[in-house]
Amino acid sequence: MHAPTDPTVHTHEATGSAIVTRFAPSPTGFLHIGGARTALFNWLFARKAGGKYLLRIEDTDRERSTQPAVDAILAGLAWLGLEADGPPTFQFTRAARHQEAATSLVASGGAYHCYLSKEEESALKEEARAKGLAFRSPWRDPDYGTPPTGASYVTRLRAPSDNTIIEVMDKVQGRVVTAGREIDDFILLRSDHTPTYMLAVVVDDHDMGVTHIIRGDDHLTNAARQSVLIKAFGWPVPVYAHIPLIHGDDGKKLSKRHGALGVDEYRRMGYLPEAMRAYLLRLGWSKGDLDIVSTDEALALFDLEGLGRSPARLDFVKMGSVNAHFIRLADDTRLMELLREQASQSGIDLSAIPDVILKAALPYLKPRAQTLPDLLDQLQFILAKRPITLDEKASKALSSEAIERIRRLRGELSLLIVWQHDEIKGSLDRFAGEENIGIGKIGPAVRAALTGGLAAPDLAVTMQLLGKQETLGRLDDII
RNA sequence: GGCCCCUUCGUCUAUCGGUUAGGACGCCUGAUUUUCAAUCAGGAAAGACGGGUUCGACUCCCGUAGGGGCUGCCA
Repeated sequence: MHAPTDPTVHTHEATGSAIVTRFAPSPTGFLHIGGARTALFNWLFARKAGGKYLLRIEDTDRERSTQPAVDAILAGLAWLGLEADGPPTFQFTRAARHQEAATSLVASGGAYHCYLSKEEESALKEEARAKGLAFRSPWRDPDYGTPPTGASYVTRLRAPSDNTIIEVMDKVQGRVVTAGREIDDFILLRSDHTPTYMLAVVVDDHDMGVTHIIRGDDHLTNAARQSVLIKAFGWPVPVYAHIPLIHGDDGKKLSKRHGALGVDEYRRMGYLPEAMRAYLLRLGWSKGDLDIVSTDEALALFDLEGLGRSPARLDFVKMGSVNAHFIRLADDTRLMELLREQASQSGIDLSAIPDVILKAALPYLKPRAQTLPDLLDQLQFILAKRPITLDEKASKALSSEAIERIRRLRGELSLLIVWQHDEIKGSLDRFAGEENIGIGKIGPAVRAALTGGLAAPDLAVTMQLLGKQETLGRLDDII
């Protein structure tokens, strides 16, 4: 796993090597919307460049990592269609490699064993903080003393001297400089010799050949620490792009109340994965005036330059309109299947609607829906059982005069042989002509009789979808 | 406390020193109309604040305010 390293090469950008990105969530909870966006950016960037997008599960915290969380993350990514190139790496399985790396760093002087007790350590930390300095352990000095026999120790990075300038070139944030005095002697190996996050990311990113790291800007200051470690190993520093975190609609940190939900929740709410991708893409990335960008387009257009520097707020209203856009584009057969799934999940019985009717209805229903549940709502007029329950407005529309007209219209309709939209429409128009009225005079009443006030498409379409028998039956019920 | 990042219509954003500051969602008005919508035509709506630099700043610099992050034997 030890890749040969050219010491003259400092960043992957300079090498022009094939691009490798990664998404590295820790399995301590579901895959939330921010993580999904980070994964999307990494996926797009790698795929556009013909490189690789890898997945790594950062499970070095054994206390907080759970299998259900791993499953949720994997399921969420699969739903979003963000397949990794290769199986996920589980960080914990690489602990031996991390220990080996730390040991080599101790040998080369980049790290050291620290025998401070917890009490001594917190006292020194307090002291350093009061002075405005980063924590350094006295054990960094090789001549500090002889280690107490049998005492436990942690392995720490030997941070650079105070006046060293650590420079991180970030594709989003620009050049970020940190003084050496800001870098603490952070822990590489805990007293039980398990690796910490700081060590594990650096070693794994190197071993996995990661060239570009796109991640949340909560890691921006970590990038300085990590680059010190990377240089201590003599490895090339990856290209960084630290993207601002997503905020809630009040500009505050994203919380459950704001929609910091698992992506499975969005699925349950009836959003389409391609809509999620398009919405998430535009949260922090732009290209001129482009608004809704399909995944195919994004695969051709995505770049690091388009990443924004300020945090974006989650807006369910906009998300709804993006979803509406993709519902209109969605294939009817696929939509039908999704709808049946959605229905069974929310306890709605769609079995009364055969596939042919459902599929025929979709083109008329799609333009007025934002989510799958919206579509389900619009199917209610078909599901309604005779006799139809009339809401207040509907019963008002059914004056005695209107009912007389419906009686005559029913006669006309019953003569129709072909029960298709055009024929029904023709019959309706003919009837209006005969009665010497506009369709507006009879339409609301017919609609009321047919739907009881539920939303439904154009009358002729509604009748076609209901079928001749059901249509005439519903009319009979009010005559 | 220290250090770092951010700040254009309500929201997502364009602008990379010279624009009537553009687009999208939402909102308002009108048209259409057989329900709910959809659609079409208009409209209102922004450079956090204060200093500089410059012939000229949304754009560059400094400060203030607000928001966020790191400062863990969490990631």
